[in-house]
Amino acid sequence: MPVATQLTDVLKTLADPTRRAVFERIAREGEIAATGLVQGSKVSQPAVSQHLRALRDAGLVAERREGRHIHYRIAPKGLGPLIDWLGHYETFWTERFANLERLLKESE
Amino acid sequence: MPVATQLTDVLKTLADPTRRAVFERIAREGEIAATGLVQGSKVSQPAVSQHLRALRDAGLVAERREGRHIHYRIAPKGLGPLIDWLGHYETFWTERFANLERLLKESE
DNA sequence: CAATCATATAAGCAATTGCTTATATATTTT
DNA sequence: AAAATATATAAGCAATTGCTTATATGATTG
Repeated sequence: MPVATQLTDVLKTLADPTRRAVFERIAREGEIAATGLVQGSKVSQPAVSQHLRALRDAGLVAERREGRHIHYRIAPKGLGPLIDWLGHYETFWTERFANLERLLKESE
Repeated sequence: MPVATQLTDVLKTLADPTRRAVFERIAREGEIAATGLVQGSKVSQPAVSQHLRALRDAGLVAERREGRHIHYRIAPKGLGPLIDWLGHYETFWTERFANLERLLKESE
């Protein structure tokens, strides 16, 4: 998949506040099953399921099946295209701005 | 405006490939008038104008009028909400990942 | 196997988006 | 002031999005 397409997918996926809230909650919890995410959510179970699919398709979360539960966790590499892209604009910020692109590669 | 709303606006604005291409072109050129952006664009003048409005509303570009031309340039601070938000996930990458949030504030 | 629990998919719908063509508003030039 | 140039706005439209309810699939339990 082209890099620009991946970036578009990541941006589109995170742009929706409800979906981003799901992502943030997974990040806070470390690992959480879909059921847990539905509880305390403003939207229905299918809506959460659809958001999880979008997050997975964008490479932003990974899942681990345990019996009938599916536990979700953040997939840090999914943010890669975004970090890379922002890296192109780091000079707009400051010379002391870390080279995100390099750090990303080192952390693999 | 709430922080989450600003972030949503920035993400939504950058998520569209055509609009992001406009942003990237402005960044490459340093400063460029709307006319210049329309030339070599796949979309019409009104479409470019609408994208420029969206970018301005999101705080991602600034403009400078010179006669009947309006010159656009990147507004680095517009990326702030995105940098801040990503900063919350830096620990997912590496401890050596720079503290983007702090650097952002220092660069003001 | 039947009932239950967890998650996913289908279908439909209102709202939003990004584009187009047509037209309006500035600003400059002649 | 009239014509030309640069940009913005209006209106309309097809495509996409995010949600809902209803139903299907998967996995466990009794």
